[in-house]
Amino acid sequence: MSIQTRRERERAERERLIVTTARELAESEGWDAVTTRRLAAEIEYSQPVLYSHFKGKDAIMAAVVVEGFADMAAELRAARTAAPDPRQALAAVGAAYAAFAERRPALYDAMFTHAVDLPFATPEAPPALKAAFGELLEVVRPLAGDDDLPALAETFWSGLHGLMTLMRSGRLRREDHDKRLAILIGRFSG
Amino acid sequence: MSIQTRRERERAERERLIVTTARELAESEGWDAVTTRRLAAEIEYSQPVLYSHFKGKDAIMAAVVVEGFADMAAELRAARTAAPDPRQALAAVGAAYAAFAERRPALYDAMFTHAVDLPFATPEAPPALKAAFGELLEVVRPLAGDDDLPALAETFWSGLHGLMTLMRSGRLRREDHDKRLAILIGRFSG
DNA sequence: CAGCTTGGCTAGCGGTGCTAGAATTCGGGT
DNA sequence: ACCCGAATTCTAGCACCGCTAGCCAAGCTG
Repeated sequence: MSIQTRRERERAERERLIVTTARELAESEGWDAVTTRRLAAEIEYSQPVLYSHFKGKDAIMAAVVVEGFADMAAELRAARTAAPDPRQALAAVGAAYAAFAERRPALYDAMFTHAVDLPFATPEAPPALKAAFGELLEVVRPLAGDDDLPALAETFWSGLHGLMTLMRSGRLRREDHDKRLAILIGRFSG
Repeated sequence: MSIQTRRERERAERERLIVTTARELAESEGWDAVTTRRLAAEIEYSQPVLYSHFKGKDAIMAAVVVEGFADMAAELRAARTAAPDPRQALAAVGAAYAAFAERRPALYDAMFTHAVDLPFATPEAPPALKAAFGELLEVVRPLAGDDDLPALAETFWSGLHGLMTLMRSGRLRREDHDKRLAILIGRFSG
């Protein structure tokens, strides 16, 4: 019994090691550097060990993504609750979202651009995902007017996401970022 | 002289064959299917021939992307010029943009998601890119108010791009698409 | 028609995600 | 204390990727 639980604990620790190592490697050298060979070397096990924990590389990325959503949800929540009124809350959340994407680009890409096999806009979505989206819902709620609340939150989110991905991939001039963010927030503050 | 020109013409034709084959293959089976081996087989030449025309696979994708921007620019222009007033023009261009992304997802991804080595928001950008962005500029011009025109066009574009990528990657519920598009256009019509 | 130049091809390099089967470790029974 | 069986890890390899060196043949030039 005790041996069994110890083994399970060690397995769980190793699984966490895989996920955090994958995230750190991606954040420091980009997802291209996260190969199964490289990841195996970093955790000091052989490749097949990864497959005893995860179905494949995509499943490892999915685990990293869930971690990322938990972090993002916390940061958005902090920004929202610290703001004195709904309009400033919207601006604060928008800025926090942009800062997150800028500070952790590899993580952001895994969360929002790479194909990752996770349920998103469904009841089966992981709690961390729902928490992050919940923050967006709450921040637009006081400003919704006649608009459908989920659709409005999704649209605001899309605006932020578009700004960040297009800028980060070189499609938008960096120097106008603040101007664009202000325009977006202004259009959703009315 | 004549032999020289015939050879150049044949070379140019083969280059076009490579680009259109790459595009068709991507549109029918996705970019994952566009490998240099597969593409070489489709055009009925050996792999190294591709490298006598393009520096690498990325350069082939870049050529496809330029084609895509020309198509998109034409469609956006048609939508804009057919509309009777600025507000309806904005809605028409937004709908045309969304339709393009839905109808040609692989092409859209190459244009806006994949990393391609092309100058975008600079004077050196290919004319087709400038034409497409120019349509967005013109359609928001009458509605700009005090906002900076390029920044406003970029922000509207970001909204459309975010809507399409997040929906197509399964992050947004498909059934609310029209609602979200209406909200976005509404927020930029005022 | 011979020689040379141009151009496409075969074959191969180092890398990828993933897996079958050998080898090793380790707990449990005698 | 020892050895056996089961669980787990590792070695080695598959099929594929983008890309390239070097051979070989076709075709123009004198």
